[in-house]
Amino acid sequence: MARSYEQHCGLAHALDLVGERWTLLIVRELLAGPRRYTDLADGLVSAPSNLLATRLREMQANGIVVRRTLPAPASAVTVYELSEDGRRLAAVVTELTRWGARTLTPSPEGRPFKAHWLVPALAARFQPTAAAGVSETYELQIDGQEPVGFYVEDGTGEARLGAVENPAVRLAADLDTFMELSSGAIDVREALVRGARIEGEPEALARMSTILPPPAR
Amino acid sequence: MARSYEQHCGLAHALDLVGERWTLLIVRELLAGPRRYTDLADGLVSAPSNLLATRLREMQANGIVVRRTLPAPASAVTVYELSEDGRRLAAVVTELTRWGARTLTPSPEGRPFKAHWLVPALAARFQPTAAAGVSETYELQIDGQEPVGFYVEDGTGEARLGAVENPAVRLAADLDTFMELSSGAIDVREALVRGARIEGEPEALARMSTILPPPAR
DNA sequence: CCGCATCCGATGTGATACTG
DNA sequence: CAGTATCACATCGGATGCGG
Repeated sequence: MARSYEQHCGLAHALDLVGERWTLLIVRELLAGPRRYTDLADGLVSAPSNLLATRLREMQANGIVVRRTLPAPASAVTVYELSEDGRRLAAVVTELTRWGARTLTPSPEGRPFKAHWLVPALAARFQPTAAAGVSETYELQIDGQEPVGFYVEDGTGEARLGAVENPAVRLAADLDTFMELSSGAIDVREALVRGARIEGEPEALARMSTILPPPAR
Repeated sequence: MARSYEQHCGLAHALDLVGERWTLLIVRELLAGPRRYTDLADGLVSAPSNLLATRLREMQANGIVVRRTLPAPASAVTVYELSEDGRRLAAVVTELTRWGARTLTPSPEGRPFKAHWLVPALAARFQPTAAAGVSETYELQIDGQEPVGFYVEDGTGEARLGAVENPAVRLAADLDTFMELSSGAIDVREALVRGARIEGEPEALARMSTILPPPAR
């Protein structure tokens, strides 16, 4: 199968399993929930089809991914999802995302962005201490893509794809505006001028800024 | 320079910087302190020399590693060390190590082990809650290599290379014995039979087992 | 020795095309 | 939709060389 570092070291062994190109990005995709092959290809944007197939095979062999055929009424679709061991990679993805986000330039022109990438991105921003005693939900919609909810419940927080019923804050904006608003580079007034739509009380928006701050520089 | 995923995503950007082969293992080496080129080559065991040189150049260009020439009295040696941004990767390495250690088989025949790999390995084992109110130090020496100290101070913990002055526990053993002792597969009596040397009070050893437990299965 | 650079065969990657 | 097949090319790994 794949090559190995052949070292008795937890890090080396982890990289033997998920260190090859595209593997952790596939994990990122699956952290948003089960996905079918073409959805994965779409979310990975530029991954060659043969590599995706190869990686999915390896990840199944390594017990990270499970392939399942949904017994749908109409047509049977096959989806991939993380195994329990694969889900444990969430902490790894969070730390890498946190580290990378610090030096991620605001928006280098034309780089694609997908809404479900917010799932690990928001997890990386989450500040548990700021969330103590707070229980509410925020909804973010970027570039008109599928909305993402962030559910705060007294010190814990979780991001999930999909619209939220009665969010404390509902924010819709393009990527640049969202990034600059959350970093404090622009204020709410300026964001609205740029076409953002913001619902909810100012206090809730302030809490959200504290609970999901941008990466510290 | 190197290739990029070209995605507006913290994880993808992090992998653009540290996702290539050997890069995170070089970070592991440097987490134990500044090291010279040949020490790195030795600690990486099987990394090709040209790849090491290439990676070190890339990591300098990316601001992860700093190359410094020590103005030594006798001969000027050049060492590599982590920049501040590079040191922030400690959390990433810890999470990957923790994840990988869970499925790292006890000792697949003949795989090399280096004492300084314990620095991230112990950080991955560390349980802050168990360390609350405890302030003491443990010294581990595996396979007769350089000893490693783990310094606990009321809820915080840190591993550093080198012998410890007055440790609460001093443990010397071969790798297998250490792994099986810490996992509970064998007891102290059996470890001693296998040639381990253990100093310190039983209570301190018990605390160490709680503060630095093996990865949960 | 230390700190790399060069060479070369094996392997992995990426773009495109194609099939059940 | 869910992958295979093909192929040019980049990277990797192992060995070796080489000046300071």
